[in-house]
Amino acid sequence: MLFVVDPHSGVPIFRQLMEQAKLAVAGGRLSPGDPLPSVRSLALSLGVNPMTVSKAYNLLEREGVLARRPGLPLVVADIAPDELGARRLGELERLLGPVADQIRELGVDPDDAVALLRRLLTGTEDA
Amino acid sequence: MLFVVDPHSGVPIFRQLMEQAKLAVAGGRLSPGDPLPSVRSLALSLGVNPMTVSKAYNLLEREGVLARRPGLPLVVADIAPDELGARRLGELERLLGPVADQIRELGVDPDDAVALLRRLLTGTEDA
DNA sequence: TATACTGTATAGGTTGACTAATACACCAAT
DNA sequence: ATTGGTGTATTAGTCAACCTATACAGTATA
Repeated sequence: MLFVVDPHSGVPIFRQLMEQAKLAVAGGRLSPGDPLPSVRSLALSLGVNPMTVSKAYNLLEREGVLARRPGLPLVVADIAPDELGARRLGELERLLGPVADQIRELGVDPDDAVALLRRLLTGTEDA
Repeated sequence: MLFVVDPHSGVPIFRQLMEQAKLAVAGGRLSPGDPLPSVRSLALSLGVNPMTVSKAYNLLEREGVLARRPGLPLVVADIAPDELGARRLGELERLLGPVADQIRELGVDPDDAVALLRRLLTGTEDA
């Protein structure tokens, strides 16, 4: 199953779906042209309302991640390879932006924060 | 005037107050032992409800920024800089852990991610 | 004790984000 | 044209965050 949601996580369901779709595309688990699960089937398997899935799909289409074909399933948008790299960087920035804000708010030394991230990414894998 | 709030900024008033108090402490404009404006006087000068100020003060006390003395004004907490730094690093690790997982999921080069975080932390700030 | 400060517990009102229910428009295939 | 599939506009309901009003508890000082 490509999508998993937790209704009690505090994160809106449609955002969880958008997040997972973006990561799947950026990470290569979904390629341009691949069809997505239909609104109804995905809603049924996740136990949520079809409109919630539709909202996520619609926003992803506006962001250029998905392509719409009226009356047919949505597919992953056709993206040039260089743009994929740029998109990956953009995704990374979207991840790190809010984190950087919080780090600044914490008043932590930037060098310490950067060193910690490097340790987490290259060092031992922790829970 | 140490505190200024904008009710229309979208940022909750009590968070604006917390932010400014933390920055004042970190920046040395408030030192350990210094008293804060009373809940009522600050609320009056800002045109907000006293409970809103009290909420900010209360949260700051829980975070260890302020110290409570029943019946008397709150003062800036007396905390060893080392302890404060350690506590912040702990919070930072909880913050960066899940982010590191997602970065790995993206398949981004760790060096790129680390470099981006450094740029975000040392570069320009946002509105 | 009276008074005038300090902060706060409790409850209610307002607002906005999120989700859901219904009915609809579109396309393909029979 | 009918059936079964796609996504969606509209409307209504739910829920949590935020701010506020009121009344209260503790402490210092005269």
